[in-house]
Amino acid sequence: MSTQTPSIQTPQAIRGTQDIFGPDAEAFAFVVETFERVRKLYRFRRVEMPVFEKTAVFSRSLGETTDVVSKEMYSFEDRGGESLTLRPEFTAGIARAFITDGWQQYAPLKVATHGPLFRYERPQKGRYRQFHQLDAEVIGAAEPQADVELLVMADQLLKELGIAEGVTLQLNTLGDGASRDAWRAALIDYFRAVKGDLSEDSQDRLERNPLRILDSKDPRDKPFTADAPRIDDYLSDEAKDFFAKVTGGLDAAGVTWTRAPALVRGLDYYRHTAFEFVTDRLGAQGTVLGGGRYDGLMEALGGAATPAVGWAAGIERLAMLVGEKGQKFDNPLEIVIAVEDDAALDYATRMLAALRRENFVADMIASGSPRKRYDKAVKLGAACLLVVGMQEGIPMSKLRSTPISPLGDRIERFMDSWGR
RNA sequence: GCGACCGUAGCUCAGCUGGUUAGAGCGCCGGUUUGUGGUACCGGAGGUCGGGGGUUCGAACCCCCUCGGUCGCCCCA
Repeated sequence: MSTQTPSIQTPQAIRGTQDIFGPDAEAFAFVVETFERVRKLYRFRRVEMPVFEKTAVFSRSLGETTDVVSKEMYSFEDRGGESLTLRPEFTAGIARAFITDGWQQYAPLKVATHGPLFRYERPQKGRYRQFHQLDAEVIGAAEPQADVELLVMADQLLKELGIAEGVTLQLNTLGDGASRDAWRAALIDYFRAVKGDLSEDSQDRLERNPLRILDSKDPRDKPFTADAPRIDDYLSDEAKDFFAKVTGGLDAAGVTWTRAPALVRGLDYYRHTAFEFVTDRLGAQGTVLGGGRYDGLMEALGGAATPAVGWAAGIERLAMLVGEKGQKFDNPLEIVIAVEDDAALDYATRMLAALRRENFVADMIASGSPRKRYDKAVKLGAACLLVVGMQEGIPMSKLRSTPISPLGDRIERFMDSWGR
């Protein structure tokens, strides 16, 4: 079988990339197809975005100090000396397009897309360097109804994928800019007082990203996180009202949710609503879909202030949950032709083409030892087996098994028109 | 970036305290049988034991480095 040239060594795949095949590939396709179907129900318009952008698109919108920008981006110079970056997320590029392509005229604009993203991270379960996401955004809508619509769509997507069980919607609000800043300051004061007793990670977070201390997994931090200042005490009346309308809308639409006061977003541009659909079935990578409102992003990119909400979902993680359900995606072989004599090959080829033109899922076995072709054909597990051979110098086909209708009827009709 | 475990045939794995030419099942290829819903038997191809270096009379096995995988931490979908 393998006659490799010893002097040439095959390059290996890049770490953290995947060659998706078989049931995994089918589950992946199922996730994308379901997303496409649901997105149309909600009238989200499909967009295709470039895989790379000028580096500034991401560094300005995500924040220079975030881990994603400072150490996880695939950035490089092109031949003109321009710094480019493979997209680590969708939102920044879509925001850029909204500004540079005049999409303001369509506001409020509902868009959806999906495709590969790149992050230089250590691969682990459900995390890759080239990974794939579904993405949905509503741009130019300040109303909480936009948040609600996005969440209801996400909820329906998970249900139609058949994986909603065991997945919970965790919901929080970060308040408006002023609320968020006040809360953040209070958290810093509170944790600074006990800094020495916090984990090393959290001591570090205190300066960089104090909100993150709240969902620290380190047991040393737990005693302090419980009594930490809560966002609710810092929300403006407007922010409270906004959040109440979001939760009210979810209740009206029949979407169950859980308040998660410690849920924060990693990226700087988030305001108000933050949410994650979380499962306990994927180990450490439990977030299956996440997002929130990012009213501050457009200005960070030099555009007019524009409210927006969005979410993204990891296709690999969704596909893993789908795969766990044991769903079968292979399209079953309806008819297989076993060619037991090479003299009848053209006859069989003509027949196979005719079958496929009649929309049969068909295949043919015509290689290897003629005597073993029948067994090979049987092993393919087709509903129907057709043996082709020579009889007195004339190619002949014999139907070896006829399945029950309606497939059997279709095959019978085909055989009659073929002339048996 | 940090930590733990793991890399033997296409796949799943065995290989004793380091000891001749590294094995099995499945799969693949061929032959015989059977002559019709996955038969049985026989034979065959296929392995730089992830890669490199070291220790040793001798390394798949011990040590170091490296590449990859898996699962955590960080971060994040």
